[in-house]
Amino acid sequence: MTRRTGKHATISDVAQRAGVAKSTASLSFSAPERVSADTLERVLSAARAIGYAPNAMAQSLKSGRNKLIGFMVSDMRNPHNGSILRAVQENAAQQGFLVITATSDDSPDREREILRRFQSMRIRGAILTASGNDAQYVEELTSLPMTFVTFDQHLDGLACDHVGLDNRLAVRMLTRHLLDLGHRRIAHIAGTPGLWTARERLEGIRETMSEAGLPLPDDLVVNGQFRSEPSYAQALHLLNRPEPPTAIITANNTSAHGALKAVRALGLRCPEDVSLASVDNLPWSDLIEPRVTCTAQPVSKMAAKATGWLLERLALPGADTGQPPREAFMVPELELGGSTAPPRAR
Amino acid sequence: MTRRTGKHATISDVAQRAGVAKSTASLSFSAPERVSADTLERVLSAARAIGYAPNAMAQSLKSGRNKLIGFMVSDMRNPHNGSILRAVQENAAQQGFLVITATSDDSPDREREILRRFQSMRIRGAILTASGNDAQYVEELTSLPMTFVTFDQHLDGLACDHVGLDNRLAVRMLTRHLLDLGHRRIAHIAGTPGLWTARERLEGIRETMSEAGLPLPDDLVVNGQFRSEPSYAQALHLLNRPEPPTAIITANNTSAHGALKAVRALGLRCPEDVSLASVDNLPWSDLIEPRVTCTAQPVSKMAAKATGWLLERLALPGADTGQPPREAFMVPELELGGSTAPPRAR
DNA sequence: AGTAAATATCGAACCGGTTCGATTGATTCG
DNA sequence: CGAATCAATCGAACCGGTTCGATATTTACT
Repeated sequence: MTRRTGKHATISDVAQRAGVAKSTASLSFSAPERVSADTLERVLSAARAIGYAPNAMAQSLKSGRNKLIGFMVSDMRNPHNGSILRAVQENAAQQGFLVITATSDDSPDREREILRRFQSMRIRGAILTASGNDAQYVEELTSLPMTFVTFDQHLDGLACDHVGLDNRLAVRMLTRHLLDLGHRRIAHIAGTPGLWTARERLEGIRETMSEAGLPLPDDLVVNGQFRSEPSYAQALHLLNRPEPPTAIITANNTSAHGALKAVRALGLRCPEDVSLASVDNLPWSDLIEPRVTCTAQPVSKMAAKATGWLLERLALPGADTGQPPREAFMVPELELGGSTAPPRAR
Repeated sequence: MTRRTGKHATISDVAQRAGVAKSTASLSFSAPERVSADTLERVLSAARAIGYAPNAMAQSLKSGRNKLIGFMVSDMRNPHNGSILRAVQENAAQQGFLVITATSDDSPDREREILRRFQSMRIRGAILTASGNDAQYVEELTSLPMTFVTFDQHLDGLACDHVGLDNRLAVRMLTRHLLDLGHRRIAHIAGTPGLWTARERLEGIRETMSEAGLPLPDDLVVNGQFRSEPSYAQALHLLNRPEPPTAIITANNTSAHGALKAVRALGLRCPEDVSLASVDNLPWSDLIEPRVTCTAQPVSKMAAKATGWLLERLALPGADTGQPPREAFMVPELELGGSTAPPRAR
């Protein structure tokens, strides 16, 4: 009867029960080959009998390293992030790591607080989707004794690995697709200014338009803040113009959500009245009519790479120094939906 | 210049810099009133100067308790769980706790492995959406020196707090709604057999039908496993019957997803040909035509209650014993959508 | 047989905090 | 003035592991 009284068995308990010194008991787990077969057997069965599980905090205290990684993200409700987290957890688990997650809700203060806690917990590495981007923010991160891998949001000036989408390529695919269909007046509901992905996606569109000899007028670029409500409002404005765009590219899935709602609210039809294309999949997009043309991210692969890189660095003796920062800009997949079609003849 | 060399400042560093014993430095943080104003000032400024953050693992080792809670869930991709996690994190953070998340993917083996790691990490409490339900499973959980709060899935025989939906009420609302519309032949795409929510939801429907003097024939109850693909397949079967149901109630949002896809795949219209109602919201349901009538869970409130109860128990001196288990069955909200209408006259 | 090398085990120190009893110096009071 | 009280600080032990040098026992070799 392995009855528990709330207390945990310690290695001393195991040692005592097996009649050996605690150092020997310790060796039995960490280097079984250094212990006689007989002793090993006694220790292991003693451990089993009292339900011994090593105290990871004690181990970490001694070794200075633990099996925890941090995962900080701005919004856990976006299923995109749920998918990432899932893949991160899976890859971490394979190497015996647990994942501490935290949501910043886009608040730099909260983010600071979270990082402070991470530091206290002696988390040596974290994957983060940053919500800031100024020099001071980067400076703060640099000063922390922690190895980061940035995900999605690249941080200029931070010497750490980065895994993200090839954002320019993603919007280029969307833009080219719309241009090929015959669109000339394309609007963009952009992401939060200052954030890297927002900038890259905007620039990618501008680039592609420019190569085609077309302008991307300033008044057709609006700020949807990567959120649904602002994007809804901005889409309303765009579509109510005397000369509305014939197509809209949204910066991410929540923006697309807002834009599509606006199209419907105005009684317009998509794609007949306006085409819609977006970076990122919409959750359960196969039920949404029309299905929105988008560039999908290889989320699992990206999360696996980010986790792999992070754990690789954590395994190195001299922390993360030595190896230069690596960058992976993954190739998105264009998923054509019914939301894009040639513009209506005027 | 607070330059970091990768190493962490310790309380001894602080003490040395402030010219006091490390016990005094410790007191300065834990009981500032027991230290002279002058000393306090010196210690605090020394701490600030070298960027001291207490080593939580050392603190935990000594005190036997840490500021971590576990959160184990079967699938992190369902945004429903993302919302829960977000709320749990927020409530935990308010009391200085971090959340370790893990995904079981419905595998009992993985779940066991996760709990083992939790135990090693000396996590004293966890919120869990269990994926098992047999006696052995419950026995295993009971034997762990950990306080649980079950979420969604109630576990019979496990003496712990539970927060979940009033499942019977939820399906009663849906069933009554359909009955009031005139439906008589109602099918149910049920959840994984053995799971509590699946059973409760099924029984709730049976109950309500029975009160109305109507049968719920066995062949109209199928197993959708709480997943989209099986639900899709089962819905196809149901609707291809010679005498198809005029309405379907699905056990959760992913099931509704599959069912709605099936309706479309068959070229049927919802609600004209068949009505659809579901427990749980569909993500971005406002874009899905027709909007599925459902019972929405007060997710934030539920997560807040679960976290509150857990932390409350963890704060008690004698672990969780003493207070009897509590149960909260929250009242869902019926959200009417376009997916339900009176049955077509035959 | 005698010594060297290999094997198995042990004891003690250490990781970075907290806590408690002891010590010191200042203050109060009979 | 000397004893008792109190405030401030200190040193040492402890939490549960790991690790390393020391010790005891066995095996190998000349």
